[in-house]
Amino acid sequence: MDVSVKGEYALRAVFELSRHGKPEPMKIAKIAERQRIPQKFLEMILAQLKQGGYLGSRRGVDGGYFLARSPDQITVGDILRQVDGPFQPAKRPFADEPTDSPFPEMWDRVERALSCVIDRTTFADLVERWRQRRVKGVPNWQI
Amino acid sequence: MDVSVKGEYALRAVFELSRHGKPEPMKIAKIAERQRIPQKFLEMILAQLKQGGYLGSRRGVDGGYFLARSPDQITVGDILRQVDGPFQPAKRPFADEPTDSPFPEMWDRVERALSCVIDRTTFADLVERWRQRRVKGVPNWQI
DNA sequence: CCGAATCCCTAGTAAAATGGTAGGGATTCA
DNA sequence: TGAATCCCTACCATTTTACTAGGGATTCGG
Repeated sequence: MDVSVKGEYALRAVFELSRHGKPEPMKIAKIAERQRIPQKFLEMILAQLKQGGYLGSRRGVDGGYFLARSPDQITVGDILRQVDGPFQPAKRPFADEPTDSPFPEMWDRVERALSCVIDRTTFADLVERWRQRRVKGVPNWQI
Repeated sequence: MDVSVKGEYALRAVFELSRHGKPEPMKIAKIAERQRIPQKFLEMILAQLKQGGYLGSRRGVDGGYFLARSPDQITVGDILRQVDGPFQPAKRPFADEPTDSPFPEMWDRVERALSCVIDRTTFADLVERWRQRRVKGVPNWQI
C-alpha cells in the first residue's frame, strides 16, 4: 500500500511541464535537473507517458517533451495508472472466490475513495495550488 | 498502489476468527483450510498479528488463536498496517524537498481518503455485511 | 510423567519487482 | 554534415514477495 518512486517521478515530470506552460518543448535533461530525477530513468518514464498519449515529443536541437493535452485534462490518476498500473487488491490467489466474501465490496470502497482524490486532481489544480503557496509565501520563523 | 497477498491473508484470518465468535481458540490448520491460505505462511502472519496485540493464542491439544479484542474494536486499517506497514508516498528520494511542492498535500488527501474506508471498517461490520448477504441469498439465475 | 497436539522460532529460497545504468541508433535542424 | 536531442534494447544489483523446511517449546489428557 504505497506509491513507487517511479510514480512520483512521473508526477513531478508532468508537473514540471504543466508549470512550464509554454508551447515549446522542454528537454529531458532540464526536467531531470529541475526535479532531481536520474536522467536515463526519466527517459523511460517519459516514453511510457508519451505512449499513453499524455505527452508529445520532438527530436533534434530544439527538441524535448511537451504536454499532449492541457493540464486540466490530465489527472494524477491518469499518470499513476499509466506508469504503475491500476490499483488492485491482491487478485491472484482469489480468482475463484466464493461469492459471499465481504472483501470485494470493501476493496471497491477503497478504490472509489482513492479515485475521489487522484481522478479529480488535475495538473492545473496542482499548479494553481503551488502558485497560491508561492504568493502567500512560506513563513520563515528563522529570523 | 496495491495490497499484498499477505495483507489479504491477514484480513481473511481475522475475519474467520471474528465470524467464529466463540471464546475457544481456533487452530491455524482450520483457519488455513477454511480461507485457503498456505499454513506455514499463515503461521508467520498470525504471529505478527499477535505481536501487534490483535490476537492471543494458546498451545497444546486444544490450542489455537483467538481475538484479543472484540471485532468492533479491530479495523481493517489496523490489520493492514500491522502486516504491510503504513501507507507511504515514495518518501525515500524526497526527504530534503523544497517546501513549495504541491505533492505532500496531495498525498495527505489520499491518505485521509483511504483512512475513511479502512480505519472506519471494523470486522464487526464485515461479519454483519457477510451475514446480510447470506440471508438475502445470492440470486442464482442458473435454473 | 509421557506423548501427542499445537503454537513458536529461525533459516532459507525462487521469482518478481524496483530503481536504476550502458551504449548506441534514429531524427531534426542549422 | 554534424551536433543535439529523443529512442530503443539490453543489462544489472538490490529488495520485496510469497512462500517452505525443520525442529523447539508448551500444554494437557491420561
